[in-house]
Amino acid sequence: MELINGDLLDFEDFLLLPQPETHTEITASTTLSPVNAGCCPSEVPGNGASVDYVLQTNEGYAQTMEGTSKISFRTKSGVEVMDDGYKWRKYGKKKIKSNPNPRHYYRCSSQGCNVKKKVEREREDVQFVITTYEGKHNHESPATLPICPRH
DNA sequence: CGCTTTTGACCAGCGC
DNA sequence: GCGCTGGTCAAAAGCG
Repeated sequence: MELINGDLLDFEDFLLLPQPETHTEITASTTLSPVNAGCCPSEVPGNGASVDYVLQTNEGYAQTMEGTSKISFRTKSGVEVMDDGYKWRKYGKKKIKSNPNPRHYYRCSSQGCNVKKKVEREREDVQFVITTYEGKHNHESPATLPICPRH
């Protein structure tokens, strides 16, 4: 479990927006207003929010299905796994065809919480990491006080 | 001692 | 129906 300090991350233009259509492409040029955006990723996904949100760093897309929420975003980061306030347990690793880099599968370790997360590095630009959250947490974040090194 | 990580095997869905 | 690909399982090892 690696903690991330702000120096390793380069989050640019964190944006949150209401869940759009079933599958909507979002480009970096899209004009969006930050909604409830936290200073660090620990304040973003899940957290028992009743509304689906999309987190965007540089580029990303949102995908929703009936009853589930799915957010995907790309982050410029030196490490794959960012500390978002929840405890994640890795349960799988897979080399996928579309990407030379392996994809990692995580599940929320809290009992009864079946939120999943997939992490993979970008194909060419290794400094970018694509994270996909799936589902909603049915509990509070274990880190009630998310420590953000920047403040 | 309990929890997490690792890793290959197994399974299911989809396209041809 | 078969093969490919992605997703999950589970046993063993590692770590605090």
